Amino acid sequence: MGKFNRSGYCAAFSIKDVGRAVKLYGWVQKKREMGKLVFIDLRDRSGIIQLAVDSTASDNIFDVAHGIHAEDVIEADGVVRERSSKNKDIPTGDIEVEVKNITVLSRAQTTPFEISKVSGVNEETRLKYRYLELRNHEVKQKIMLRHKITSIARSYFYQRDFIEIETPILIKSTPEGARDYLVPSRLFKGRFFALPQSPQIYKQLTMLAGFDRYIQIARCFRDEDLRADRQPEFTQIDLEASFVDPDDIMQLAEGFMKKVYKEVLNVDIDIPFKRMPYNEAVQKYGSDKPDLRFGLELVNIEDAVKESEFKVFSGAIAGGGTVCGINAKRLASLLTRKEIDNLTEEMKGCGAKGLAFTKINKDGSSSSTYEKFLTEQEKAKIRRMMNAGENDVIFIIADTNRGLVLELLGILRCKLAEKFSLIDENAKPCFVWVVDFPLFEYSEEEKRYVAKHHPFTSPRDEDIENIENAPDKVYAKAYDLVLNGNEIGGGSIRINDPKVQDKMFKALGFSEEEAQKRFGFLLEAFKYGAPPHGGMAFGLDRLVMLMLECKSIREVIAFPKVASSAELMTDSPGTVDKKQLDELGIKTDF
RNA sequence: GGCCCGGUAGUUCAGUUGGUUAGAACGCUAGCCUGUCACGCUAGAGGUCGACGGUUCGAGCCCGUUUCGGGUCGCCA
Repeated sequence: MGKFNRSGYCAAFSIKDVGRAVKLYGWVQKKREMGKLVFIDLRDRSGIIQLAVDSTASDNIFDVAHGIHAEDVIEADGVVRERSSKNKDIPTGDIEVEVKNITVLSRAQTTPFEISKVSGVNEETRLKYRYLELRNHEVKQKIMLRHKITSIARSYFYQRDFIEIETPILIKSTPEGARDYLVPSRLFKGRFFALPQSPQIYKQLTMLAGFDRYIQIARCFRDEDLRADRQPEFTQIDLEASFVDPDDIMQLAEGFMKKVYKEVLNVDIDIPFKRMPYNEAVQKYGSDKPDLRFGLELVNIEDAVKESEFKVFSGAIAGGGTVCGINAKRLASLLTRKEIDNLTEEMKGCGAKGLAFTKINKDGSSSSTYEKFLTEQEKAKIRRMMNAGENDVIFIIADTNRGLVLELLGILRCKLAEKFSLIDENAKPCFVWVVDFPLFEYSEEEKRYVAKHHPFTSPRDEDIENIENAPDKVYAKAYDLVLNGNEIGGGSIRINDPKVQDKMFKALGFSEEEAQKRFGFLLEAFKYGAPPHGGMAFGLDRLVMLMLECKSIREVIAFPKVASSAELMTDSPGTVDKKQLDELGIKTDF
C-alpha cells in the first residue's frame, strides 16, 4: 500500500466494524458544531459516514475541526464506534468514527450551490459546475449505474466470444442520413474527415476480416439539433456477428436485456419478446415504436365513410388518404370540451387539419363534430367499428396523406395515455421487436427511394427480385427493439452478395461512379469472400435513461451538452488562433 | 430556421396599479453551545433585478431589440 493507506470507502463500514481503527478520506459534506463536540459528515463515492470529534480528542484536533468547511478534502484517523443516538436515514447511521487525528488535504471555496441540494438548482448553473453536481450521491449513482450496464454488456458479450475492436473516429464522410461533423485536415487542404455517425462500415469489415464476432462501446456523432432524449455525441453498444440470422441476434439481445434488468434493477423480464411486423405497428399504433402498455388502438373506418356525402371523410379517401379513429374508452367524463379543444390545437400543431370527435355521455346523449353530416347507417357503423358505448369518446382524423393520419393518431394515443395516466406505473418494462421493415422509403424531398435503415441492409430473400421494379414491396431483414414506446436498439442482416448490393445502390438512384466513389472499397471487399453477417446496436444513453426513469438524457451522461450543442463547463465550442486556421487552409469571415 | 416558457443576493424564490433605502429562506462570515444529523441561539456581510435601448417626473415591473437556458416542430439513413 502507498502512503494513503485507506481503510475503505466511507459507506463500507457497519456495526460489525465497531472497535476497528480506520483511516478515511473524502469530502466534508456537512459540519455540525456544538461547542466541544463536532460532527462531520464525510462523503466519497460510496456515501457518507459521520465523524465525531469530542472530549476524547486533543485541543489541537478541535482547532482543525473548527476550521473545516464544506467540501474540504480531509484525511481522518479514528475508531469505529456505535452511536448513542442512531440515524435511520443513512446506511451507516448506527455507527460513527471517533476521530483521533484529522488533516485537511485541500481547502474548498464556498461552492456555488449546496452539493446535497442540487435537485432544486437551475440546470444551467449545475452544468457549468458539472463536476460539483456529480459530487451529489444520487447524481453520481446514475453515472455509476451506467458503468455497471456497460460492464455487464462487456462481460455478457465477451463470454459469448465477441471481441472488442476499436474503429476509427476520423473517417470518410458519407453524406447520407444525418449531418456529419467534419474535421479539417492539415495535410490535405480542402479535404475533410468526418466523425462516425456509427461504426457501421468498419464493423462489417471486421466480419470480412474474419473476426466472426465484434463488440464495441462506440461513440457516435450526429450534427443535428438536440432534444431531451438526444445528444449530438452519444454511445452505442455496437455488435456484429457472422453466420447468423435475425433470430440469433434477437436471442442474444434478449439474453442481454434480461441480464441487465436482473443485475441492475433486480427485475425479471420475460423473454422472448413479442414480435410485431412494421405494418401492424403502424396500422394499429401509428408508430414504428409502439408503446404496448395501453390500448387505444387505431381503427380504420374507411368502409363506413368512403361513400359518404361528408367530403372531409370521403374526399380524404378519394384523394389517396385514409380515415381512422381511436376510441378513448370510458374517458368521456374526463374529456371536457375544453380538454378536447386543447387536444385539437395540439394535433393541429403536429400537422392535423382537424380532429373530429363524438363524445357519448354516460346517459347515452352525445355531442359530435361530424355525426350531423352523416347518414344514420354511417354513424352507427362507425360506432360499431369503434366498439363505442356510453362514456366513450371517438376521435377521428382524415387526410389525403395516409401516413400522416396514422402518425397523428399515434401521437394522440400517447397524449391520451399520459394525460389520463393509462399506464400502470408498476407494470414490467414492455419490450417488443418491430420486424419486417420496408427496405425503402420514398423521399418526397429528393423524389427518390432512400434506405429506411441503411443501404447495406439485406432484403428478405423472397423480395430480392422486386428491388428494381417494385421497391415499395421489398421488406428488410431488419429489427428494432422497442421499450415502452422508445427505440432502444436496432439492427439487420447485411447484404453480403455484391450483386444484391449493386441492385440496392441502383434502386437508391446511385450511379455506378457514385457508388464506386462512396463505397468502392466496401464493394471490392465483398468480392473476396464475405460471410453472411448481421448485428445490431443499442442506444446506451437512452437505455440507461429509461432504466433509471430519467427525464433527460443529460442526467446519464457525465459531461453533457445543452440544447445549443454547447458545453457550458468548458464553454465549447471555442474560437481558435488564426495560426491554427492558416495551417488548415481555412479562411473565415466571422 | 419557426413556435412556446424562463432569467431578481452564492442558491431557491417573493416583489401589489410603475412610486421611500428591492425582501425571505437556505448558504456564507464571526461568536456561543457535549449528541447533532434540515442542530439550535446571537450578530453581520452579500444585488449592474441577464444586457442594451425606449416610454415616463419616476422602470425589477410597460414597450422594443438582444443574449443565455429549457421544451418542441423542422432535422435525426
